[in-house]
Amino acid sequence: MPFTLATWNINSVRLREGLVSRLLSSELPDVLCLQEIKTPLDKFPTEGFAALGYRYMVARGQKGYNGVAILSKLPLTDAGDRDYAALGHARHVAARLENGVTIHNFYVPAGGDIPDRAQNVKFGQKLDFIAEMRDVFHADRPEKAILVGDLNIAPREDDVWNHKALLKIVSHTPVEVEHLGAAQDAGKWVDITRQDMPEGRLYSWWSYRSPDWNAADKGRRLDHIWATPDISNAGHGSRILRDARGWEQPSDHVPVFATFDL
DNA sequence: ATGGTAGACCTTCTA
Repeated sequence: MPFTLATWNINSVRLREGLVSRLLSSELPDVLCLQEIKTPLDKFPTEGFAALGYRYMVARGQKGYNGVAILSKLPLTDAGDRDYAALGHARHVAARLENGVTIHNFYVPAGGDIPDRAQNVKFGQKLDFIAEMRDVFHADRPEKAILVGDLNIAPREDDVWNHKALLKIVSHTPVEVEHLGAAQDAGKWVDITRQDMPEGRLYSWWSYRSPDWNAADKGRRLDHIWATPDISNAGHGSRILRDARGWEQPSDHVPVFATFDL
């Protein structure tokens, strides 16, 4: 049974409940993974999404910051979470579908502005978070798994608007790309978006600070969909909903989609 | 090299 999955950093699910409903109504993904819900779960707007058929949710929330949720039309069970880098933040949650597939939803720390852990503790925390992902994948050897989320790293030259200009900008520095690559290798994760669209520039985020985001098009691909090799061949139909960046009062990220025939 | 915008929340932190 094929299912379509989407991932979206929503930057406050309470402020943008209407945008999430618009996406669910128009695109009909079976599963939607959200990051930066920025709310405790007792204030999460579950009723509106349930009315659209998304009756299942596995989530972790906190007040004001971070928070991840997996909304689904298909039955889900909670598969736990991990406090990566011991930050005490709600940045990871996992859920299991009835077909045995495990979905990991990640919100990797942005890492601050200065790409040096001696001057910027947030950058060190970001590297530590990703190093722990590597260690966990090495120990656990994930199978039948999908990993999605805002990984806050654009790994390839064609994942950013200007590779050379961004080499010292957090999200595209060589040390971050190296860390993310080690985590990906440790779990043998296949980048499904690039499996489907191997050529050309792809972006999922455009800064709020850049005026005229569409014409300037200074984007980065920070949001990812990965799968383990045992199911990677089932992945297809990837796309990035660039239009969502132009919706009224948008998130700075747009939804990324993939379908799995499983 | 700098500053630019957005969201949550209690005045500043985070992105």
